[in-house]
Amino acid sequence: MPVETKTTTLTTTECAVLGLLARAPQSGYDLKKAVDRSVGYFWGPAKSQIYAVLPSLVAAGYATSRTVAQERRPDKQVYRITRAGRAALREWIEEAPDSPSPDRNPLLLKIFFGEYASAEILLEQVRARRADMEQLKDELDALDERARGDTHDLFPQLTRMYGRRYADAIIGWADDVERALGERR
Amino acid sequence: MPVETKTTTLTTTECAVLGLLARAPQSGYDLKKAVDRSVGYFWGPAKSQIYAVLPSLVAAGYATSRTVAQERRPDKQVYRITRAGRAALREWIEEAPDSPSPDRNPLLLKIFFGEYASAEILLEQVRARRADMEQLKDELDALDERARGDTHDLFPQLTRMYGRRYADAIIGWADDVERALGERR
DNA sequence: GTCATCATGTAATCTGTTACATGATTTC
DNA sequence: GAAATCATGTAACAGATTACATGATGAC
Repeated sequence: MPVETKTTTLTTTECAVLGLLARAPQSGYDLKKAVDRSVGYFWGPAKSQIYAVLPSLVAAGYATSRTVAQERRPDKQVYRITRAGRAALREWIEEAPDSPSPDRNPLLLKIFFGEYASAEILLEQVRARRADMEQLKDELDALDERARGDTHDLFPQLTRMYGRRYADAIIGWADDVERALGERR
Repeated sequence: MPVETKTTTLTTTECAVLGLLARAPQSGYDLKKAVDRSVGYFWGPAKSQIYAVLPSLVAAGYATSRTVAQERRPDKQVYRITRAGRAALREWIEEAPDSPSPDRNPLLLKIFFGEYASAEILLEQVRARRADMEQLKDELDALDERARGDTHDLFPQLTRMYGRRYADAIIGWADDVERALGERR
C-alpha cells in the first residue's frame, strides 16, 4: 500500500521538534536542551510547549514514544520519528514559504516614536542591543567550535552565517543611530 | 492633584497605536492605513486587533473617543490621546527592554534541517527571500521620498536605515548560501 | 544544608489571527 | 454593473507563554 501523506498541518514548532527528532530519538527534556544548543537563537519554544507538541506528533503518526526506565533517575519518554514523520518534515521544508510576515520588532517601534521620549535613554537601548549582538557573535563562534569535524554541519553552519550577517547589520545600524543622535546635539 | 501614573501594562500593539495617536487623532480605519504607511514593515497588527485595542486604551484613560457624524460616509469614532496616554507612551519607550527574544525565523529553521530536503528547492526559497529584500529596499526608498521635507522624520528615518541594513544582510547571506550549496555539487 | 540537574506535565492566561457580518458611496 | 473605499466590529480559535506542581539524586 502507498505511503499515506496526511494533510495534518503542522505548526512550525512541531516541525522544529520533528527536525530534531530526525537527528536522534530523544525525550522532551533532551529536546529542550537540544533546542538551546542548536536552533535556540532563532526558534526557542518554552519547555511546556515542547511537552505539549510531542503527544500531538504521536497522534499524527509522525513519532512513536517508548517509556525508558532508569536507575536513580526518573523514567523518561523517548520519542522516535517515523517514516511518515520524515516525509512530513521534508514536505514542510519544501513547501512554499508563507509570505514573510514582518518580524515584529519592539525596539524599532520605540525608535520610530523616539521623538516622544529621551534620546539618551534610547541610545542606551540601542547600545544594549549592540552588546547583545556582540554576544551573539561570540555564541556563534562557540557553536562553530563545537561543530568542528561534524560532517553534517553544512546547513546548521549556514544559519550561523545568517546570525553573523544579522548581528553585523545591527551593529552597523547602532553606529548609524549613534551618529544621527550625536549630531543632533 | 498629581498625575497618576497607572500601572496598567500595555501590549506592544497598544503602544504602537498610542504612538500613532500621539501624532494625530484618528479613527480605527485611519490607524490601519497609517500602520501600513509607517510601521507596517516591522509591526503589522490585523485591523480587528486595532479595533480591539482602542476601547482598552480608552478604558485605561490613555485616549478619548468622540463620534464624528459625516455626510455620505459612515460615522466614525475618532480617538485622541490623553496626557496620561502620552506619559504612558513615554514610559513604555523608555522602559528597560525585555531581553530580545530571538526572532522566530521559519526560513532559518528550514535551512537548519536542510539535509532532509532538496537543496534546489531550498535555494529557490532563499532566492525568493532575497527578492523580498530587494523589494523592501524599494519600498524604503519610496518611504524616504514621501518623507522629504518632513521635519519630524529623524526617528522614522532611523528605522528605514535599519531596514536597509537588514535587507543587505539577508542579500549578502543569500549569496553565501548560493556559494555554499553551489560548491557542493 | 542548599542548589543544580533530571524529568514531566497541567492550568490559566495572553496576544493575536482569520473569517464572518453589514451596508452605503464612489469610481471605472 | 462590478469593484474599491469608507467604516466598525464580533466570534472562533490558534499558538504560545508564565506560573504552578512534584520529587529524587548528585555536587559543593
